[in-house]
Amino acid sequence: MKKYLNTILNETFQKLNFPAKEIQFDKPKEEKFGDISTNTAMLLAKELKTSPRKIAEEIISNLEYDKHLISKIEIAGAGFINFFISDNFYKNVLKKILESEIDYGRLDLHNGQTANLEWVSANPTGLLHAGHGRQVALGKAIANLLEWIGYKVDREYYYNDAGNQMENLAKSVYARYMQIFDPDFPFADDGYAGDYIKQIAEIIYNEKKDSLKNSSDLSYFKKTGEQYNFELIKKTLDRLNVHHNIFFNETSLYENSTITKTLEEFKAKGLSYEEDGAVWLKMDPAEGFQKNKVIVKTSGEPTYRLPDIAYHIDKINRGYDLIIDIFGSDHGDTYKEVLFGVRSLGYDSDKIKVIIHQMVTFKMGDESFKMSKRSDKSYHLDDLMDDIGVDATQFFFVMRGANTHLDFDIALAKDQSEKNPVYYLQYAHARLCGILRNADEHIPEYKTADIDNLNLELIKTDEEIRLLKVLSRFPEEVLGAAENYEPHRIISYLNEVAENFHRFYHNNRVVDPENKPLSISRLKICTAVKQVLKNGFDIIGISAPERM
RNA sequence: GCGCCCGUAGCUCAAUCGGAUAGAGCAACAGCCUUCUAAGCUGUAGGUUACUGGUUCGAUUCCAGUCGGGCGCACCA
Repeated sequence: MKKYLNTILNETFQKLNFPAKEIQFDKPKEEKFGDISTNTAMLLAKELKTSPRKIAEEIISNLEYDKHLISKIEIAGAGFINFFISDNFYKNVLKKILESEIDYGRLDLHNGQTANLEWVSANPTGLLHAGHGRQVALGKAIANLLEWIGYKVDREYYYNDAGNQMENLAKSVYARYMQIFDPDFPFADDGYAGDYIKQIAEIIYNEKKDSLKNSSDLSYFKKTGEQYNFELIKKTLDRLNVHHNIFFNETSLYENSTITKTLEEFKAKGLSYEEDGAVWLKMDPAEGFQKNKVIVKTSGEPTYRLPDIAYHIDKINRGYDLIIDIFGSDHGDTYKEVLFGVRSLGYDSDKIKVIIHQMVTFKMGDESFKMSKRSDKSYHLDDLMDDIGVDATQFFFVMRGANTHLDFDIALAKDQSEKNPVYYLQYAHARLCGILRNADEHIPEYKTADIDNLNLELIKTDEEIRLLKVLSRFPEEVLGAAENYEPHRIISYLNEVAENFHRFYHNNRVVDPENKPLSISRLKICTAVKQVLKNGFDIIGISAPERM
């Protein structure tokens, strides 16, 4: 529809010798302002030095349009041009939805292109805590959105099984193992205190008994801990139906000498230098960097920056059209250094998009608590799912924009689980299923009724038309959410769908054996609403219950 | 101190590239079940968009400053 308006407006512009402009369309907030509006007359006013309303009038009087599609055009306010779309247009959307089914809303905009989304990427030093949930849920929905606009998406998990964190894990497991023989064996202050470490130690004890006592090589402890933790992490992700198809181990960058090559490139291009026994990366103050950064320590080991830069170059070399990283705000500065490194070596960092989400504060009533992995009283993502349910977890994390702080009162979510906003949407779906079950009994012929021969004249009530109007917007809502990586827009939209459906349901009897043609028409609308809800649920990653 | 993000109804949050009377849910108040699911519907109340100035036809949105909060500021990741 917008495409059509764009075409006829541009034709009119040519006729009037107006400068060619990219025309913006908006959905007016109020119904009385029509279905689509444009501010183009106001933008032209400056260049043409005439009043916006005058320009708008001139445009309208010269505009040639299809009266079957557009029922009315008005000028309002400071010079908005408001288009009223005819009901017939919306009635035909019904056919479109019923024909497209699970594909309604899918766009082939990026067909043939590939995207890589990397997220979660927690090192296997312990379970995912509840705070990770935001990123897990967000990434899951964004990956779905990208697929809905045509990308072939790789879901990637980057981890590091070398490094200090993993050494610490090994030491922690070792200490717990040693405590089996000697309860006084010292446990480091900064070790991982959770009970799971003791369980890993017991597994090792059961297998190896005392044969590893007082050993100096902790690699077995590390390996066992890593496997144990990764199993648990994957199990947690599995509950949320998150499945990465690539697990990228940082160590592989060392093994195939990618890191060495990257370092050589920096040196060869004079972008790094040696000082105090370390290798430093020259950072550009013009880009806001305050000081140079170490990429290789005095010990000869790289800092995280070098492998991270090499890793991103690797992703670029894999040929993706779009590369997305999701980080918490605690990594808000470091990614800029990494992108700077990538760019300075001449790689196109523009195709790398970084999504930063703010932290989550969890409260249990009035008591707030920290998500430290080192504390033995961590609140894990699994605990959260146990407490409020998998769907509510996914929904709650995705229903807000990523760039705002999130206060999460678990006690509230627990106590009022029946009033959780997720139920409003799911209830609409369950209710629709109930209606269709009822129809199966009384008017089974609705299922086989031919879509092309539907009597659209029977669609008359305000509730029906408004519902169809909302349904017609689904594809553009998907596009907007996907292009901005903002799944919460889908939830706002689905709320609108559910709201309009509930109102429709309240005022329009659907299954009426006395009036089968009308019933069939309304049952088709219900089928379409159910389909849109289902498709939306699939994107945000929650289930579509048939009964509640 | 410096950098990034944020400040919207009692609470948690929306508001599309700068658009029209700033919207939802929860909490509060008043109604609606003999009828396809009342986890629903209808209505009422609730706001100087932290504050001050600027840019313009028009600002929650952009700019500057002030106040307040979160996160960073390692030869940890």
